[in-house]
Amino acid sequence: MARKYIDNPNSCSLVHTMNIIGNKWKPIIIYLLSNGSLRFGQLNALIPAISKKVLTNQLKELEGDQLLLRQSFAEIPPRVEYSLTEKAIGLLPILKRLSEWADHTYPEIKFEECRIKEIQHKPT
Amino acid sequence: MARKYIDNPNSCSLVHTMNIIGNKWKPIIIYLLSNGSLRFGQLNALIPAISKKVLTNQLKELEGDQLLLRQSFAEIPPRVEYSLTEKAIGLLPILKRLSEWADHTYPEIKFEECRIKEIQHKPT
DNA sequence: ATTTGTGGTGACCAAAAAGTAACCAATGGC
DNA sequence: GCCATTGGTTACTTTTTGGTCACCACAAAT
Repeated sequence: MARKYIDNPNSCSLVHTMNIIGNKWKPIIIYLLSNGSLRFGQLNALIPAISKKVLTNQLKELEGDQLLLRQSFAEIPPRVEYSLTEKAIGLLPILKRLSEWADHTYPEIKFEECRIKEIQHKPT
Repeated sequence: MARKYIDNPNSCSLVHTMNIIGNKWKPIIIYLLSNGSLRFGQLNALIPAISKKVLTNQLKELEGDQLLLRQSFAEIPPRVEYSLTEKAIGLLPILKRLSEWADHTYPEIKFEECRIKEIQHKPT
C-alpha cells in the first residue's frame, strides 16, 4: 500500500520545534504557565523533581526562544515572574492536540511519571 | 494580565508524547516515512548524519510504541521495510501544524541543520 | 547579631544519548 | 574461492544533559 499522505510536515521546521520544546522539562514549564504567570519559586515547587540549576537553564532557553517573558522586580527578597509570550500561546492549541492524541492512542498508559504537582489556583 | 487559556493540554499526556517523539531523530524518521514505506538502507541514506546503531535503536523504539511497522522479508541479502502505523498517521496533521507554527514563528531562521537529504520519489 | 526568604550561580559529578568502527550471516555472481 | 550486498550487533568512546551541593546578595524581622 504505497499510500500518499497529504499532511506532510516540513522536516526542518519540525526539527526546529523539537529542538525548542522537545525535551524533558520544557513542555511541563509551558503547561504550568498556560494558566498565567508564575514566580521562579512557584515553578520550582510545582516541579519537585527539577533542580534549580536546570530550571534556571530551561527558563533562559525558553526566554531566548521568545516563548517566555521574564519580569524581574526590584524588591527584596527578589521577585521574578515568568509568563508565556504570544508565540508560546500560539503553540498551546497544538500541544493540546498532541496530548489528546496521546490520550486516545495510549489509553492504557498510566501516567505516574508526570513530574509535577497539581497547580494550585489562587483564590481571586 | 492574569489571562486564562482555554486550550490547556494535559501535562502527563504531553510528557508522554515528548518521550515518544521529542528527540533528535524520531520526527525526521516519521517525516520521511510519511510518503510511504522505506527500507532500512534508504532511511540510512536519507539521514546521512545518523549512525546505523542509533537508527536501529530509534526504529525499535518507534516500533515498540506502535508508530512503525517493520516488515522483514526472508531474502538474501535481507530486506526490511518500515512504514507508519495508523497511530502514527494520526499524528501527522499535528506535526504539520507544529512545523507551520515554527515556520511563521521563526521566519528568519535558516534551517541548515535539517540533517536529511531530499527524499527521492521513485518513478512509478 | 543572626536568621529568613528569594532567585539565582559555579564547581563538580552522574547518567543518558549518540557516535565510531569492526564484525557477522547468507547467498549470488564472477 | 572471493567479493559484494543488506540489516543489523557489539564494544568502546565522546558529547550532551541533568543533578548535587554549597554559596551569594540584600533587607526585614527577631
